[in-house]
Parts: sequence; structure tokens; C-alpha cells
Amino acid sequence: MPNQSKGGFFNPGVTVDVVVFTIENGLLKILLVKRSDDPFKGFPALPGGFIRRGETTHEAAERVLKDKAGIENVYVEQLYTFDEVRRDPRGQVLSVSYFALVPSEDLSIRLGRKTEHPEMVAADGLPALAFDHNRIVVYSRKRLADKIRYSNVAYSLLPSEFTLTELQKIYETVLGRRIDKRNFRKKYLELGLIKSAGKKRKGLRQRPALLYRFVNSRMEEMDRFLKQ
Amino acid sequence: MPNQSKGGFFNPGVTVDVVVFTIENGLLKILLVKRSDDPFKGFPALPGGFIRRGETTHEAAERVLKDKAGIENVYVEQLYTFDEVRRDPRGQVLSVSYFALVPSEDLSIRLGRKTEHPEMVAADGLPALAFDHNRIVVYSRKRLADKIRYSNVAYSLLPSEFTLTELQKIYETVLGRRIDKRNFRKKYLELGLIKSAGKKRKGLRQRPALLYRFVNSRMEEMDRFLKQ
DNA sequence: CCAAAAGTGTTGACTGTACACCCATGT
DNA sequence: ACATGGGTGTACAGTCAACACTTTTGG
Repeated sequence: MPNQSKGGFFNPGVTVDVVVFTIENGLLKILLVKRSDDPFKGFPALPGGFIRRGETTHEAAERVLKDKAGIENVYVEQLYTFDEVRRDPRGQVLSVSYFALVPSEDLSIRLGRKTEHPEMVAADGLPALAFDHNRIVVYSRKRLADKIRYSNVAYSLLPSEFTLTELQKIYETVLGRRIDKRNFRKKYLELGLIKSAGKKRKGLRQRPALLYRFVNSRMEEMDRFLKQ
Repeated sequence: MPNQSKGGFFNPGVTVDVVVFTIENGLLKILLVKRSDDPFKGFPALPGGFIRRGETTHEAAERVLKDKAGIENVYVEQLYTFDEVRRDPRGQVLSVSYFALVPSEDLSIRLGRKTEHPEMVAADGLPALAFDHNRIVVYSRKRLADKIRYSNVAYSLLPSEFTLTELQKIYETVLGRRIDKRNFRKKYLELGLIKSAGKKRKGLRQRPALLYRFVNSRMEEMDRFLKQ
């Protein structure tokens, strides 16, 4: 239970909550766990927890991801601090929220038998979540859509080698609309963010697609990006 | 002194710090106070303080502005939560930072005789500030520059009636570069955000300028804005 | 009449967008 | 042979960016 006061100072509880996005079969999905304790016992919720002494909120977010869903080495970024006074029935508890991006390929092996039953759920049509987590999800989706338009965060949602069609589907899913294939390819290749991997994706009953890699796997912002 | 633990939970201290921007004589300025207590006693710092029970961080930010500098009814937006473990020598203390925008006209009367000597200081060439406040300032300037390009936050830096040249100077100061007068006017008027106030600014020894007002004084975002 | 800032349009370059067909493979 | 997605270019429209002179006032 959060400790609510001592002396003249008031220290609220501080939790982190993480919105983990992935894209699977053209669907944007979010990681949910089932709460094993009160409050909201049995409700679906974002993975989260109280921070520990000597730990930053970023570190806490990474710890929560690893402990609750076995997820490591993924893109994690601070989102917003939610602090409605009554957002937690136990008392005044801030949530420093984060969002994370994971390529769907890596996820299936990671989501093992965890106590809180982590699973990826379609971001459209989520059920009622614990606390103010639905609101956190809404906010994070907006941030992701904003960010993908002027940065290369798409790389965090893809395996190291991917086809241009796969890249385009990431954009279409996050932005929620179709993009013209020729225009997308022309613009993305001009940006110089990706280079050919010199291989092709074979084995499908169709013409093999060239594979590409991102030149940089760190986050980059740029002035002009995908306006389309 | 922040209370650092009780039982199995750890509750860090939680402060708010506010970066108040104004533009005066074509200079971007930031509100600083002088710390009257340790740590960093005597150092310039952003106005801030611990949050109180039953108060959101947004409310705390507004309270701090009012108490420390007499500033009320201004645009306030959450920026980021800074949480380096050693950012405060007293122990682990988070700073939920905010930024605020104030028209310079309103400020001179507000900054009265306060104990912490609030004053507006040019944002370029700030001295060493207490805690990690220099870093918070850097981050907030980036946010302001990003935001002014795709929203109408400029209205928060101007009095209710203003000339197009005054508006343009806000943009030039925040973005740190000159803008072409004809292109700026054409584009801004096409956006439909402002309308003529039907008056002129007289009394200067030059041709009187038409005064304008913002149509909406709430924050608006738009897809296309000032690319120039 | 002079100084100072206000106000005003056009043109060429660039970027965005719409659009349709042939190609390489697996079955 | 056919079904499937891969891959490619052009033309029109819209936006951006560069640029100089006349107007109105106060002193």
C-alpha cells in the first residue's frame, strides 16, 4: 500500500504502466495482463508496477516488461504522467506511462507461461481496463501515429530484414489508412533510411520481394517525412 | 525532506518544476527564482515545489506559478517527468515538469516583491541552474519550437490584440530564424485562425498596423502549418 | 521631407497525389 | 495456366520560397 505522508511532505505512490505495441497480420495489438490482486483483481490492465528505490521510471518500465512478459531490448519511450487524484482506489498514485514497440516475430516466443497471462490484444475494441488504462492507451496511440510520421520508429516494429510491402503495412496500420504503393516506395527510398539487404524473400507463391534493412536502428527525427 | 520508504513500498518525492516562457523585445525569456533554501541555496532555479495531498501535478504547477510569481490563467502543459536517481541530493525525487506561456504585457505587473526574486531571464546564455533544471529548459525549448509549428500556441504569448508583425516576431524568436513577411502573412491569414479587430495601432511614428485577434483561444493542432 | 514599419503579387521550383500495367514465382 | 503479390513512371495540382516597391504615419 502506498505510503501517503510523513512530516510536512506528501509522497504519492509512483507506478509505471507500459503500452506495448506490435503489429500482427495487419492489426495493431497491445499487451495486456490480467490483474492477480486487488484493486481491479481479474481485470485486464497494462503491465505496470510500483517503482523501486534507486531505479528510474525507465528502468522500472523495462523491468516490468521483462518480468511480466519476458520482453527485453525493445524501444521504450516515456509517454506522459497520469495523476488524477482518484485514479487508484488505494490512494494517490501517479502513473508515469511508457510506450514500447516490439516486432511481432519476437513476441510469440517471449510470452510464456507468466502468472498474469500476458497476451496481445487488438487495439481496436479493447475491453474496459483497470484504472485509467483505457485513457493511457488512447494517448499512446496518438503519440505513435504522430511519431511514425516524422521519425523512423517503424524499425522497432519490424524484424531486421523486411520487404517494402511489410514496411508499408506498418504505416497503414498505425495511421489507419491506405497509402499508395508507388508513392510510398519512391519517398521512403529517397529518405535514405533503408538499404537493400541483397536478398529476396522466397518460398511464397508469388514474385519474391527484395529485403531491406534500416541503415540506422536508433531513433531519428526528420523535418520532412511521410505526409501522405 | 522526502519520505523515502515504508513497508515494502518505496515512494519517491514528487515535485513539479515549471518553465515559464515569454517573449519580450524579440527575446525568448524564462522565469527563474533564487533558491532560498538548501539544496542549491542561492542558485537560480525554475519555480517548483513538492506536490500536496489531493492535488494533481497540473494543479501544483499552477499553484507554484501563482505563489512564486503571481502568475495565473496562463497556458500550462505537461512536459516530461525527469527522474534521474541522483538529480536531487536529498534523495530520490521525481520532477514532473511543465511549461507555461505568458504574454509579456501581463508579466511586468505580476512579478511583484516575492521572497524568491522571480525574474525573466533571456533563454540564451542561462547560468548554471539548480538540480537538472538546465536540461529541463533545453527540453522545453525544443517542445515549444515543435509545437508552434503545428499549433496556434502563439496566441498564449500575445495580448488579445496584436499586429501581424508582432505575431511574426513570436515565430521568428521561437524558431530562431527569419521568416519572409509576405509569405508569412499570406499563409497565416489563409489558416483562418485570426480575424481583423477593425482597429489600428496608432501613436508610433510609422504607418499604423491593423490589429488582429485569434478566433479561438483554445489550443488547436493542424496538419499543415508553418513549414517555412 | 524624412525615417520607420506596414502592406501587397508574381514566378519558378519542388513536393504531393492520382493512376495501371507487366513481372516472377509456387501450385 | 493461373493466382498472388512485387515492382515500376508520368502528369497535374498544390505548396513553397524568393523577391522589391509603395503607403501611411509621427516627428
